Amino acid sequence: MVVTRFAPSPTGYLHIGGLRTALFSYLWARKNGGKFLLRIEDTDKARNSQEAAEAIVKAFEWLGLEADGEITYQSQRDDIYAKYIEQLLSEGKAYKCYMSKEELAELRETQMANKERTMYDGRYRDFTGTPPEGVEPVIRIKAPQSGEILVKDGVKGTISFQAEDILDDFIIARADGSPTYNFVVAVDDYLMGVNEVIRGDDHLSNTPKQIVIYEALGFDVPSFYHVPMIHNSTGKKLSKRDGATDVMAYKEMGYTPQALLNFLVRLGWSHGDQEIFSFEEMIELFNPNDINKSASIYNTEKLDWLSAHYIKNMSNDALAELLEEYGVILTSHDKKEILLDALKERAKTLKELAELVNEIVATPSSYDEKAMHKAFKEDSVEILNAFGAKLTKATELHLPVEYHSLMQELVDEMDIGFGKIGMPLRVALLGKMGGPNIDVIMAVIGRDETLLRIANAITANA
RNA sequence: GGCCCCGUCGUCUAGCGGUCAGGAUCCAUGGUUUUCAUCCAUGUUACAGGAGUUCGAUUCUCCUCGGGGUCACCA
Repeated sequence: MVVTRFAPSPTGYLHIGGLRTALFSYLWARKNGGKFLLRIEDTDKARNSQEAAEAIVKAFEWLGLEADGEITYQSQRDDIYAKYIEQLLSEGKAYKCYMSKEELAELRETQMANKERTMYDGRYRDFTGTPPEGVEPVIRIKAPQSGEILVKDGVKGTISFQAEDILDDFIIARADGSPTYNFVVAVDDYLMGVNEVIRGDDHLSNTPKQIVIYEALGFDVPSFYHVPMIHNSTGKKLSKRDGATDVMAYKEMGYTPQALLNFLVRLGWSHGDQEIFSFEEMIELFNPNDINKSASIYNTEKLDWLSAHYIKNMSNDALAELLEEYGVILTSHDKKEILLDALKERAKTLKELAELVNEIVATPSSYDEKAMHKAFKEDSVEILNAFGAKLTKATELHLPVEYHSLMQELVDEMDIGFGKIGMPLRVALLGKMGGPNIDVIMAVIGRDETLLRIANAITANA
């Protein structure tokens, strides 16, 4: 069984990068009928917050990514870690180091002065004497001092590290007894049954250390997939300005989970030339072996296109329901179908769609000067009045076609071009140029409102 | 700086020794449209550089350059 996990540290909200690795992990587990686990890495009491952990769970809910089983909180597992530390100690695979922080800093400085690699010198590795007074020891693991450590990675291939290049006897438990990151990751992944680790490639250089721990503990080493980073437009790490915003901000901006997920799944992963993936297709087709090796740049052009695509292809009922989040209540509007059919092709986001709806539903309070100037010619008022008269007399006025034929009648009778009535009428109705077909607008707002807007525009023009 | 990873259109990517280097997005132009948008069509733009290996390299190897990651009693 494939067991994957997402293991954020709750120091902030969930951002796009984290979400993507979570999505990959989720997809891979689901595809294999396995499990997708969530673990909150909250061992750093100073920097973590409960709110952040809750925010992450909330974001998952919005996106429809559901984790299996209970959420694991590392902060509640101290005794478990202590047990394994103890085990390594008694097996002689780890030892207490009484070097003080000051001594460590000093060592580091001399190494730097000599242009040597900064590393612990192993002075307590085989220490048997009397420990110095007043120093709470840290626990260090006996790491291999030579040899090759192989990381078999499903996206990068096999990577070889030389122990002497990268390893020293690193700390697995601090002076206060709390375990460090690399240690708890290995222990938890093993205990949770995680056998396929999908994570950012910023963890690649941690992996040899974790392998050392797995092996010391006698645990099976999981498979690794290190997915490349997402960079901003300058090729640097994502910052709040570019992509590292809270995932929930995308909801506010009017993106649907579907669009966001489709966007992210194609960032670093591909399945031939396919661009559009339903959630089901993602699950069916995703394979971490197809993840790209190189970093990608965060750019929302595709997101916008995807978002527009999904909005265009969504049912009006579904749209009306989603629109409520953005303050537009259309669910029982009798012209909902006509309105949304006309509008959903011109919105990139739900938020935009909501604005578009409001623009039509609300009586214009002002008129774009340029549009007014361009649309209103000397005969416009006369034409508008004539149209108003037709409107008043008409018996059946419900559908756009009915309004349209009224306009057609008018231009035929007055022997004028369509633009003669279309332009000023459009400005009267919306206060500006652009927007959906005039007949659609009139059908949606109805005869009385149309008459009102025509009268308003004539007054404003005078 | 040490170690590690990466390098195909502006961007997301396909490619897995022989392709006019494909798709998408963006942009531009044209068409459809009473406007705008949609939609359709067309077009511009890429294998970082240099050595090898090979009959033949975008593809394999090495070097250079460039970018990134990581080197904590953070995660």
